Amino acid sequence: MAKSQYKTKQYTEMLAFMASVPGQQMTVQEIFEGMKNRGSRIGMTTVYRQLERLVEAGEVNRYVLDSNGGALFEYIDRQTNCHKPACFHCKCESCGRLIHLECDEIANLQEHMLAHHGFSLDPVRTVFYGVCEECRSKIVGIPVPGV
Amino acid sequence: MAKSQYKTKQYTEMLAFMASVPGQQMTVQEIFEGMKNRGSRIGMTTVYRQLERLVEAGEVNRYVLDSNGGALFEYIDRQTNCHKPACFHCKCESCGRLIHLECDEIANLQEHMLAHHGFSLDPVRTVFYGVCEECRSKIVGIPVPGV
DNA sequence: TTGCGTGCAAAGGTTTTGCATGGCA
DNA sequence: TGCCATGCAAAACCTTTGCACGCAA
Repeated sequence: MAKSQYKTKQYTEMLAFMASVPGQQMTVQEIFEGMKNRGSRIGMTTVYRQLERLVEAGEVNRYVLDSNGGALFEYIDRQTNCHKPACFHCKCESCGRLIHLECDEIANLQEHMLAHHGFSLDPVRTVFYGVCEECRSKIVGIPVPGV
Repeated sequence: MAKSQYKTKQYTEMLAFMASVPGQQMTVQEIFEGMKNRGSRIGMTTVYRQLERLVEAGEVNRYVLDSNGGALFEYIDRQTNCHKPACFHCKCESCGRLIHLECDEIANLQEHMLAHHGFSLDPVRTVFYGVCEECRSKIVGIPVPGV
């Protein structure tokens, strides 16, 4: 699993940058600029290539929410609160926010899927689509004719 | 919400084409070529624009699985077996297949999310990531050294 | 006739690839 | 020294937009 990889300055700085904002989803562009602002010189291509490795190594999650706008990447802190199986990622289709929820309920679903359908669900990579509480209250408040 | 829309030849043929392969996920490219093979003359741009309308009208589902490769579109047969809330869409991260599962278990999750987190889950749009039974047996069966 | 739909071409954006150079071990 | 990593530029993609023409109502 651990393929030989050099610990280059770019790799170190990038991992440090990602780890400094755990639980925050960023586009490649944002990572690129964020590192620049911290004084790290890195090329866009390298950001892509390092992200690929970090995702494969399980240190970073990749979310694809829209085909345009690009993917989102998020550092996973294995030791603290994220990456736990009890972590939901919910995307509100109304306001577009990506929300973290923590709840053990998903374990039930996970067990059920495995036992009854043989499907090993990975909650960390799954994004649940729907409408968040805030938006729902807005929508409910106004009786929409159609939809 | 029902905006005036002309019933053009392209609209009619496209809806007919999509409806002829219910439950099948296709890229824009595949729809474009599929229609061409059936003798429908349609432009790529029109495919995009009609898809946009069909998705908004709830006749077609849109899935974004990877940022490259493009989105997938699928006709929803409201009267028969699909689009039911009990329909799971599972993406196997090993073989890449998109699998349909039907199960009422998701209703439990839906209720829980709404009651405890105020999040109105839309199972039809949600894609569950994980590993399918077939791939799991391969992985478990053979102790892979690397990878 | 009115106004939306169509389709070509061009632009916009993200992601990948080729290749010479640079850096880690 | 050997080999991988880097980064620039260019290519490859998917998707959207502008605009003149065509077609439905």
